[in-house]
Amino acid sequence: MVTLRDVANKCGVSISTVSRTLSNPKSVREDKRIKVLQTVNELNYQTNDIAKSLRKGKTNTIALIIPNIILPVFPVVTTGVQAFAKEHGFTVILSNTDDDAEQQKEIIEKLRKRMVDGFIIIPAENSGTHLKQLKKQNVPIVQVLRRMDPSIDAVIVDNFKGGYNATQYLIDKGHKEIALLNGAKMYFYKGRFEGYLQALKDNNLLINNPLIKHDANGVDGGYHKMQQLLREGYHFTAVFATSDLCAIGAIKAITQAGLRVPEDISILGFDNLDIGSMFIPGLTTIAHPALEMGYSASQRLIKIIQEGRILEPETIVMKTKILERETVANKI
Amino acid sequence: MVTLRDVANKCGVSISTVSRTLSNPKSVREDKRIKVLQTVNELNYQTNDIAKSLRKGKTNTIALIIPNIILPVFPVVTTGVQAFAKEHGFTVILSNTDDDAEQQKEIIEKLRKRMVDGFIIIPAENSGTHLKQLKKQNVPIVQVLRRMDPSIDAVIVDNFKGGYNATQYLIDKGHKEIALLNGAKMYFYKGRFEGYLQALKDNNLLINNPLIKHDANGVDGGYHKMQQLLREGYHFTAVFATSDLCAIGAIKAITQAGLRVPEDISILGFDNLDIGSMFIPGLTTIAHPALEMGYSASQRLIKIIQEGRILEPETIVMKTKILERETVANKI
DNA sequence: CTGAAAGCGCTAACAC
DNA sequence: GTGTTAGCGCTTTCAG
Repeated sequence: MVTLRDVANKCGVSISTVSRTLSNPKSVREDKRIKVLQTVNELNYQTNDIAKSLRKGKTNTIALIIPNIILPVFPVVTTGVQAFAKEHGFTVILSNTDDDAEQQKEIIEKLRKRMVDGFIIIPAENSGTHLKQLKKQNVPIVQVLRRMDPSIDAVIVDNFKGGYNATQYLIDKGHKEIALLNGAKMYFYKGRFEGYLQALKDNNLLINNPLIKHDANGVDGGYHKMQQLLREGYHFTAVFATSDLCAIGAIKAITQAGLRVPEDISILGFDNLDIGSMFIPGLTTIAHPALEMGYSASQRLIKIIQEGRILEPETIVMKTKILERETVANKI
Repeated sequence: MVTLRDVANKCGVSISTVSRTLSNPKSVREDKRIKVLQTVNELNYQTNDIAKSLRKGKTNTIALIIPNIILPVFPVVTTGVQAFAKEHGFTVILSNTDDDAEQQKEIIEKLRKRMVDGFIIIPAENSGTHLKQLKKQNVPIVQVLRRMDPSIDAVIVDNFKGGYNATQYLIDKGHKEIALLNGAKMYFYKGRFEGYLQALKDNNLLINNPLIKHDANGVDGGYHKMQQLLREGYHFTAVFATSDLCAIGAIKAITQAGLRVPEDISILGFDNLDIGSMFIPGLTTIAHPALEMGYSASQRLIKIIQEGRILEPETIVMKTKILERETVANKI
């Protein structure tokens, strides 16, 4: 490995002159500067960022902690995070927790030892207390997608409003009996569910419990809960699925039962995953600005790191919007 | 930040004693060991891995370089890589190149400065020469999914055989006119294409050029090329799409044209992405062991790193297999 | 402008 | 067993 010393020796100058040439060229006399730069090229000198990090006390690295990398929302958030980080010279280390608080804790500790400058995290369920500890130690940290601890910066979406608007949209299309397929009892599903309830109430529609199914997680969950709904035989003309994956499972169950989407049953998803547009019919959904959320979280974190002090925690709430495709029929 | 020195001072021992207690406890007398360990806890001392890396000359970090993180194959490979790395105490840094050789080069240089111990790479197209340079500098590196340089370790799949078996499978089901929807002119698509040609030849079937469409990339590519095929009106009963995404686009075009899969046209994909199983009908496909490939690449790289010397380059070729679902009809 | 020197936090000889 | 010491490669005072 070529070091500053090697360059210095070869040029007959001191290490500090080489260092200066690289970090602040104007502070070095021209003839030396040229010679140094030339030697740097000749020897193909590359900075050792580990040494630099040790010396400077910062690594220009941020950690992005996500539940897993297979579920399609997370790579989108990741892309957003990386985009901003890259523009500002930060490297991002990605790790996944399998949505397990214990693993999350281990990962965070490991990365702290590696001296990452800050964390962006999609917190595992029930990992609130551990996050609070980090915050106490003044570790820069931003939550994204899920806000487990309101006293820590966060970039989220108004799930309640999203659920409310989704339901209102179905109602506006003339649907009166709207089933709900909700994900596991998690932070954001809860908000979407409550939005659904409120919209029904505000429109003086009956809340029909048999039409509400929880724990419809992912494609499989949506599929099975939809089958159950169909088997039970209560009447409904539309389904609000609180995730796109769930919606896709529901469509599968409906199609297999010999019914048509949207002619017999309308489906509305949530998330706007890429795959929603790959289906026939294209999935109508509530678009979640996952890319922007990642970008924005990255922006916020890097700001905190660069200010070098604790800022007043801030929650950025992004807007959802309805993306109309072909799975919702107009009943009016 | 709490350092070894802080612990040492508080215990009244030397820094080295604390260091030893942590790395090789038996080499320290019991009373001191206990006291040190207790103080470590009390002060919540955490190793500074940056300092350790600088001193030891290795970071226990590997870089995984992929074209992008949104396309569903890559997260699967990533999961495999992380699994093995984690078991062996390595952290993985993930970066994407957008399949651009220039970006790839930049990223690699940046990560080398960070002193990663090695690279696993899904090389961008035409990035062969740069890889060779790395190899020359004795940087541990393993290619996965794509082998741009045969002189560097690689974990790949026999794409030729995969394409051959795919086509043979359709022939065995009684199909004689088999269209091909091939991805961009990339390394692995080429192999799949050649396998297709060879299988037709070996079965004395006509190679009908109008039925062969290249550049059918991703869902959109598959969709448009399929539309074109349908418009042109040549007869065929089956389509071999060289990627699942392409197959999904093709199904969309077929369905929109009022035809049925598989009754009117059979479809066979390649990759076995999760989303293939979400559709109705479920996509029959050539399963690509992406998870295992990632795992195996990680294993190989870490072996190279730990041996600390250059091993004879080795190419591990994994097997594909046919995953029968519902998009291929039996014509016999 | 430039060089010498201290030191980031750690490990690993080397003496005792 | 244990402490002292010399660095890993870099940046950054501090003198000159």
